Amino acid sequence: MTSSALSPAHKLIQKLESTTDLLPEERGALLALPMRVQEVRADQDVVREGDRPSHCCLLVDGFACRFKFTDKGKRQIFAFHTPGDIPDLLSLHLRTMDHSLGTVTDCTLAFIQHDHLRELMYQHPRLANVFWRDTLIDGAIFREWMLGIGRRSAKTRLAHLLCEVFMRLKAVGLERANVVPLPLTQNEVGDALGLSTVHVNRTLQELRGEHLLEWDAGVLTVLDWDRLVETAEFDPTYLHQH
Amino acid sequence: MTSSALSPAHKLIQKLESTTDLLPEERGALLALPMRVQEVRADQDVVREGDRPSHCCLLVDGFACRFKFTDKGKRQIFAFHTPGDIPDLLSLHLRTMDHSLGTVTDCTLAFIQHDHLRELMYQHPRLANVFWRDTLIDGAIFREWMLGIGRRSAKTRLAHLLCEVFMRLKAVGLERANVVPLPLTQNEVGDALGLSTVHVNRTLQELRGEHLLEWDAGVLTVLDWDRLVETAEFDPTYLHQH
DNA sequence: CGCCTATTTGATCTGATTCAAACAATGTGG
DNA sequence: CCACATTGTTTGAATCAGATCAAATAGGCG
Repeated sequence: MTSSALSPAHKLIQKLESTTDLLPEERGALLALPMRVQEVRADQDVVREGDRPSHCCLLVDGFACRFKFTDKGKRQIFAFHTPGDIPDLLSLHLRTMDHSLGTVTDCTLAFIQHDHLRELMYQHPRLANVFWRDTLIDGAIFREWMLGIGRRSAKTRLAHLLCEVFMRLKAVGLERANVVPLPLTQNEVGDALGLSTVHVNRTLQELRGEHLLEWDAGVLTVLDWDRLVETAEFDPTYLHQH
Repeated sequence: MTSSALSPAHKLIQKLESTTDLLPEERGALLALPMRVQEVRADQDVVREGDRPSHCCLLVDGFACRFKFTDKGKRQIFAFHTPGDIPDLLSLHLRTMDHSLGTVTDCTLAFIQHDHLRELMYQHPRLANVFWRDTLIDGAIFREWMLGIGRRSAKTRLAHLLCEVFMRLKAVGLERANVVPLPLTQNEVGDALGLSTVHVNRTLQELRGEHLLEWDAGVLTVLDWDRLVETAEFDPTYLHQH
């Protein structure tokens, strides 16, 4: 559980301000957004491929992921989501979900009606651009993962994922002394990297063996950021934080 | 060459209308958009990783692709673009390019100032949503490619790419009797699928051997769409055409 | 304690890569 | 119009990164 005292809307604001600036009135409008908060247990689907949602879902606490299955039953995870994210913001403009959103851990979610989001953006056109930008960063991360899955070795790929998650968690204030919560199973990491669980395990042992990181009980500790970045070929430009 | 008599703006309109409806005044505003048309030879970079463009680029004629290199010099192609696309629309909200855009064939490009696009969207908020939606479909295609590269066999992956390109070209009127222009090298296809050129070649021979398609001299002929779709596990939902 | 889930280890197999070379098609300059 | 350079396709053989299969171990929890 990645608990915190912030309200749902505050989490969203913090996340958005990790990549853009907001005006006071925009912050106010976000705080006034009606939301229905709900707790969801781990490993539950929140939105499914084929659904036609009329609301989006703000992740307040916990970890979530988006994924899709092959006809042959193999899963690819497209993204891991952390507090402050709206993982299914795209449903605002894409009628039918082409993939699913599920919880990784127990989560607190806040559902926001499409209508309310549309009204918000109508009143605050700059916010529309902020959200658009957010979905573009989402896409930038897809590209980076694609590059990794298609062209990088297992070791580089895994190191890269860990660098990315670390930076993103840091940006929303979930890092403390090179430690971040990372409650993923090796199986989930494999589904994200296009690797088998077994191979994730062995690759992880390499990274541990080189004293780049520790990762136990859902907690990731970065021991040597510079060398981790190096073996990951990690350049954070694509995260478009500023 | 995928020539045609349509003006740059008409190409754009046709493309947008393959996935949404436009109002007459929106069509008019698009036609009034100032553009600087330019011819570019094959294999040239149009926008490079690290650039901070002040204009976007409408592909009027020819094929283009977006890509990025690994530190070890391996290329991953993220997308192929066909006439009517604005491949770098994302530069409107992402200051720094995190990947490159290049021509595959000789191309006709039409450059549009960011300022003009912003003004257009300010005057026609619905168009902003249309363009946003377009970048979301871009992202949906990334996800599908990721699923393929991460979890599908070479054969399925290649068949899937060909299905996708075929449908997209059809949507912008470039298909005739199951034939579409496809002026890609096997090397480029490999860089898109995360495969070596050699393996693309052998896989292609399988598809040809099963009489699913022909592909010569930059022309793709689909011989058996249904069986191609089947071996590709192709479900076009993710293209969000309607 | 016993159950369930996640991690780890070992052995074997395979889809795809790599390297190397032949072949085909197209274009270019003399 | 031919020699030859260039780029793309095809073929063969050897190799390897990572998958698969199977089983042991470890941790948490009711």
